[in-house]
Amino acid sequence: MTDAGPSSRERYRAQVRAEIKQHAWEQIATTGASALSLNAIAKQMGMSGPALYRYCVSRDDLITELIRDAYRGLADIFHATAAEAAAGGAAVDGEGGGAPVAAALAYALRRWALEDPQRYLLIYGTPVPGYHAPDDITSIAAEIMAVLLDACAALRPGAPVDAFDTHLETHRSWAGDHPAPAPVLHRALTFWSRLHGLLSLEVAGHFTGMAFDPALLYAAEVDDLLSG
Amino acid sequence: MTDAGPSSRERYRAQVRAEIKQHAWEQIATTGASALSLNAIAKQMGMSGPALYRYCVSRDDLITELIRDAYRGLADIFHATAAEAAAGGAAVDGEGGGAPVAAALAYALRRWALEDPQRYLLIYGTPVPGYHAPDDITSIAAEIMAVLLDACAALRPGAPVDAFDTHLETHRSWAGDHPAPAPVLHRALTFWSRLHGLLSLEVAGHFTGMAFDPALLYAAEVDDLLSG
DNA sequence: TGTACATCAGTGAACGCGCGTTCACTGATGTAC
DNA sequence: TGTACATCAGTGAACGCGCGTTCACTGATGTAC
Repeated sequence: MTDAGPSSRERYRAQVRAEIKQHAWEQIATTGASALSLNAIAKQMGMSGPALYRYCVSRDDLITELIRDAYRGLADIFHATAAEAAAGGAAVDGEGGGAPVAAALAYALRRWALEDPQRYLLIYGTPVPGYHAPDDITSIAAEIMAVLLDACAALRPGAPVDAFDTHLETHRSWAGDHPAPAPVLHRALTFWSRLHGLLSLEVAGHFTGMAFDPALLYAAEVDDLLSG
Repeated sequence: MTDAGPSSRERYRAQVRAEIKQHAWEQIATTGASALSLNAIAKQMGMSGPALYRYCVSRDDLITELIRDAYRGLADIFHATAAEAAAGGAAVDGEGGGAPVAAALAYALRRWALEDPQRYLLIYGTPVPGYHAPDDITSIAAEIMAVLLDACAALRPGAPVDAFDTHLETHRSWAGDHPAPAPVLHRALTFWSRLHGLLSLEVAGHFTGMAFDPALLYAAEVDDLLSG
């Protein structure tokens, strides 16, 4: 007798697990990750607190899973965006066909960050002191970096080689076995940190009260990154 | 009879208040701001919890005061650094005489951020959802921005005027009555966000495990900001 | 198809914890005559 | 200088809260003969 897929109990479990995560995300979106409470989630679902322990190992474990999902989601978006942009890219909103993959990634990143600011902050915001991400999460982060490295390698060369490029020649283990030369690695780091600087300030509300449009500042920074 | 300064009771109060803040900072440095607890501070000081209410209005009030002190401290450092660098600047470590004020500010910022990462994150990290800083704190932030604007105005002009510069012409209220032209405002924003991007990634530990030296990446970014 | 059994989702009570905060009170310190 | 009084720092008990987590138990659901 062949296995006819998951049993109904298994399907039910998966569904409840998904519902727990959904409520967890809603809670994170409103009160931030540090205030995430299993009891509160249970209450929202109309269950008693202990019931969640059928589905969660612990609160910390749930948070780790949310972090993993966030990384996974961003990595998937990066892969998809890179594929689309490489295949033509006319569909990328606001960017004409032929725009570099790097630009498409930059705007995809911003869309993803603003879609759920607390999700962005869960990954890139203030870390819980003492928390250390498990290896599989680190490797998803590396996956994201790899996509970015590919995109940066496809850009035409920018500034001349500097001291940090030279330093990177001998300190590039974090890039795994990616074949990009040091200036490309440098550019990917710059790309990442500049965009993160803007997004984290925006998402943390440091631009509110300032009258300008953050989207335009972001666009200016992206342009600079592509040509610099 | 002229008032011979604060009474001994007043001096005592000021001293205890300072001690409370000191323990608060220590606690923030180790467990982060969200875990700051009045009871824990009291215990560290060998007092009972309620005793602190002689000196603090509430926990939230204490946190606000710490945020204010952090901003104040950074603003003071910015003022001092700008004055020193303008007066000669040979004393600024690692920078030869005549280096632009902006560079001195950049390195002062990094020193300040790394000196107490959690203090940096208290200001620039993930905000407590719903928290809104009182006006006097906003105005210290504006003070910091003003020093940065002065420094950017003193740099030789960089890239040609772009779309965001034009946008800033009509969206510059946040710069108060600072006389700098729009491209200078743009540059100050870029300065701020790029350095913040690097510092927040470094401080949040996103560079640990990557083999390169964050100080060199920071220096490269500062160089680019000065010449770009 | 029907019955017996095993599995397992969910409950309510309980434990121990730490939190912010209030209150009535004690005892030391500074002040005024 | 000495005494009477007012000020005020600090205490311990208490309140109410919510948290994560465990445990023994009930009752529904799926499974095997």
